[in-house]
Amino acid sequence: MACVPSGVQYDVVSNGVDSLFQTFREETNEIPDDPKDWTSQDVRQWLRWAEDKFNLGIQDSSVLDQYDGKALCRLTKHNLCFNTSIAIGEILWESLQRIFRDLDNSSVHSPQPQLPGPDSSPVKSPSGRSPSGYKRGPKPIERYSGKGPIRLWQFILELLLDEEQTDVEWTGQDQFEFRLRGKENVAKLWGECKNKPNMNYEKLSRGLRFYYGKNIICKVHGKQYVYRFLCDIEGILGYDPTLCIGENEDKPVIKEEKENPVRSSACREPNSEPEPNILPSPLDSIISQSRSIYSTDSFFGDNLETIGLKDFFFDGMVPDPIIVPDNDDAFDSYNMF
DNA sequence: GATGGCCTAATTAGGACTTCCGGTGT
DNA sequence: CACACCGGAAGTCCTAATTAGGCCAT
Repeated sequence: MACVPSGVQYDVVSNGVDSLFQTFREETNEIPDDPKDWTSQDVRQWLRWAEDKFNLGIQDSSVLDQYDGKALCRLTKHNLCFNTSIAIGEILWESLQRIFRDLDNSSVHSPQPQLPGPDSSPVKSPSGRSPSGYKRGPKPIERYSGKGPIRLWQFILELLLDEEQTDVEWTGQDQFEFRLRGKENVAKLWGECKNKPNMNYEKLSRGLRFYYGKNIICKVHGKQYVYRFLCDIEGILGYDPTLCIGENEDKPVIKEEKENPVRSSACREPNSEPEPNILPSPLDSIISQSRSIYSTDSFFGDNLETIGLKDFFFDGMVPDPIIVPDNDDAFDSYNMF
């Protein structure tokens, strides 16, 4: 299935923020130049400025309100998106980058916005050092990259999105309902994937049953080999893959882009050329889901740890209002995830 | 020599299955 | 009766976290 989510130009956000930012210093001249020196009040003022300029819809009770400058500087772009939304995070990130550029009076060495991933690092000052000066900081976000164990539900989702295979298919009858047409073949593939040559459908289905209690997948009663994803697949992928059934050449409707063009841009690598005709790996989008889980009344609710998503983002992403340098305790309270 | 920082290896804990099996429903 | 499906229990594999020990600089 040739589902082709179209990208939104990253530089639209970047340029927009950049031009509007010219008013920031004029309107908030009492805020220290260096964000790491900001108090939580300064951070709130910055947020209000951004709210006014971009009509972001940041809630008054935004978790970012609790951050001081040091905490803010420790955030990655993904953290910002995570604590707000993709669109808001993108804009706030750009705003922060602009502040650093101004601080250094040079755009050459300014850090480039980055998507979360193994190479992600906290916001850095133009000097390349962490602006907070901390040796420690949030661990880079772990993003599925083909290394490490893949989960069964991820494996099935990959198969569903692989137009070459026919062993698993969307039924099209209910949302994210799928049928294991070639159950033994799927099991064989799964066994190959996990180096378990004795894998069969009976064992694979046992693995699927473990997902019942975790609200990841459920069985469709009365239909043989038919299961249904309970998780927000549309949220994970950024589009509804089932809309592509029988419409191989049609582009899927991208929910986020339809609602907010800027928001979807974060699903792509910033500064990269548009990548038409490339279907994003569903695993690449798991980070996006982790964001929505916290920022919305997601289906998963607070049951995040049960579905394995914790593997794809780091503990420190969760708001960390009280920052104590070189103190692990600030993160420990979130390790429960 | 004492101390602290850094690195590495060993150990431990926990998650995600895998395997087996007895039971139920169709 | 056959098969799909369910879920308990024990085991395996893997990863991450923790701990211990060695080395080096101050």
